[in-house]
Amino acid sequence: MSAARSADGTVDAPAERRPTLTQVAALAGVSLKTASRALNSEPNVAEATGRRVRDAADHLGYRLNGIARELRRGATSALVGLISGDLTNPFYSAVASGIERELRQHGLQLVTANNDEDAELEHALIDAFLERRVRALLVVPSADRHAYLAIEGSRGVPFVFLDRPPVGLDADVVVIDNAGGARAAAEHLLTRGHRRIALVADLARMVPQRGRIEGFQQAMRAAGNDEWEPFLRTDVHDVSGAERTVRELLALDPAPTALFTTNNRLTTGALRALKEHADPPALIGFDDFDLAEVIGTTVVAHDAVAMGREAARLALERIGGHSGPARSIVISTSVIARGSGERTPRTGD
Amino acid sequence: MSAARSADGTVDAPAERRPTLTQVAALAGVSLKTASRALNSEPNVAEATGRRVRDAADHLGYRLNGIARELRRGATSALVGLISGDLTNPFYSAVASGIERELRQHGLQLVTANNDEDAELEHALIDAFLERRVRALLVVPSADRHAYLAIEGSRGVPFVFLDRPPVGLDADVVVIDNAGGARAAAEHLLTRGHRRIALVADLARMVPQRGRIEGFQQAMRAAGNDEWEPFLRTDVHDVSGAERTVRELLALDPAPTALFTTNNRLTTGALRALKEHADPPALIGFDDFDLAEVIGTTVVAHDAVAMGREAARLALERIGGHSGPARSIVISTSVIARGSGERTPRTGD
DNA sequence: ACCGAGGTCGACATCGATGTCATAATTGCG
DNA sequence: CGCAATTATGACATCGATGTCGACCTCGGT
Repeated sequence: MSAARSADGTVDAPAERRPTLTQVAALAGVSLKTASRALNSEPNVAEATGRRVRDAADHLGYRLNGIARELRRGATSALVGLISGDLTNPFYSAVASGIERELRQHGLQLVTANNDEDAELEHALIDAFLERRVRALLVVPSADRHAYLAIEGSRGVPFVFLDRPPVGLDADVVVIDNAGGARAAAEHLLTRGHRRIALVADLARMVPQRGRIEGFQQAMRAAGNDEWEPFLRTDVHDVSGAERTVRELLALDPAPTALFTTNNRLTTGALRALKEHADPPALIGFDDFDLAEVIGTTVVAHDAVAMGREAARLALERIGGHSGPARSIVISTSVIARGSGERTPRTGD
Repeated sequence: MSAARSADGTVDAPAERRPTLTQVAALAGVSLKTASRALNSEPNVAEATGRRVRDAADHLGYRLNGIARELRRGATSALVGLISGDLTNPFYSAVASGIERELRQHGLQLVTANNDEDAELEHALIDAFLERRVRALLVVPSADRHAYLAIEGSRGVPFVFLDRPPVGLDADVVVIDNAGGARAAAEHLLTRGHRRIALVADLARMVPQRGRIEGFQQAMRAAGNDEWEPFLRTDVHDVSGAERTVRELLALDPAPTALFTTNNRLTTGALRALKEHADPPALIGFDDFDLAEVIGTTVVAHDAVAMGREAARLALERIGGHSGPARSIVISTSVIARGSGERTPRTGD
């Protein structure tokens, strides 16, 4: 009897091992090497032999063992790793999609993992990917330090950082023009006569958020405006937090006449808070989103797919052997006016 | 000189090979096996020896070769593959997220790839994953036939199909109660007095779409309604197509008084078409979305994260040795009323 | 001083493929 | 017909780790 019986009484699968090339060769009556040649369509295999080998392989349901092949061929896979925060965030998934499309054209396969914005998990995932010998590693970092990766980069695994620069490590990076985008948003509101502008930002320890906050501040300073200061709210991290924060802001007296939210999650929260507001403040959100046009939300848009594409290109160049100093690509932003950002303050405000 | 010059004139990276365990062992002055023991914290290694080995490893920047390890340990990785249509679609990314969370608790890593709804690419990706010896393969299929996978399933790589059942293969599957959800949507509209209800559906060849169309038809037949028939539109596949289709429907005379769109993409298109409509028809969309509450869109909701979770569980059980007939899990749906689905036809309509 | 137990460590085979090189069979051509 | 070139094939080493097994050393007990 060959079927084992496990503890819970169910019968285990036959645990039939997958056929190996040796078995295929045996069945076809040829040597291991000849079978290998036939299945890889290498030259110098007689037609009849090739057919016998392929028949044997089909018969056994043989499938090449990619792990063994990779080991023999040089211990480097056709995989490129991406570690990011959370693929359910459309920003990350757009980036991933840009990366994947670019890689596919070069025969590389993207492998993704979420770090859930957790530094420790990020470290573990980077380790796991490096042990799997990915060809390159793209990271939207959450961790605070990456110096421990210095020796890796020098050993031929290219790193590219997206959205947030690495800390303590000199590597290729693709970022958004955060300060510029925020400045443009602030100016957009200032131009329309707003003075009391609220800023709702995510975790201030994250570099992109800092850039957006600083860009906003610069524009305000340049306009000689300091009325916004009581309306600064940072470290708001989720949709419901943003909703609550915006409600609180609007309950103040005097209330702000305009809002700037620094990412798509916060914008969603703000929209919830504004939903049934009779006289809503102006609103500009960083990050474009699918239904912004339908709702009429003015946003600071940027091309996340292009961001992924550029990051993939940097990685591909390094894979192709390019060495040289770390490069930095900045993705530009633009304000798309759709109504919410063009509301003016009530007369007298 | 060691730097090679490749064909296109760029200078190749130093191609410094990664250190192997043998080199670490040599540097530490111990045998290969002892180094292996030390780095895997196996018992029976003298403390001093262990430290010497670890120091040597750090010094060289050694990292274990996971490919070699996997080959030795049994040629099966800790990877589970997911092949789906397009991760930028929030439905797929929610599913992926549910899968990933469940797998992580069991030390498995999800690897995703998009098939771009292309059958040939799907086949190629399945092959690639199987060659990499994934532990299980989850598929949101686009292809028409999967009989060629029968021999695989019998060999110990569990398959789980999501959203769409496999064709010609008996495997575990997790699907949404498409017909039930569509029936509920139709009844929701019928109850509010609508007679001329338009159905805007995606590619009718896809099983979930067929289920939604049929569920809708059933409800209509049960109500003795045939006025909807001139307003049936299928094979609308993208946002702009949906927008155009809905505009055309509303230009008819008589026009439909309600719309049912069978997925999130089509709902987005419909919302664009309805954006500045003075007297919009009622609307229910299949699939919930982030801003539905803000916009006030009634939807047929289902738990996509749970769908991923259940699929992962089925796969984990098979990995754990469970054998037995293919199972099928149905994810239930519910209508969430938010306004757009409760609009009644104009009096006299 | 002897013996057995247990702790340390290393030599060697092994996982499943591919690369190198040698050899046998066949062909080409003067 | 004979010799070189080419084609077809196989034996064996190899990629980088882990598993098996046996050798040696150190103790403690008698």
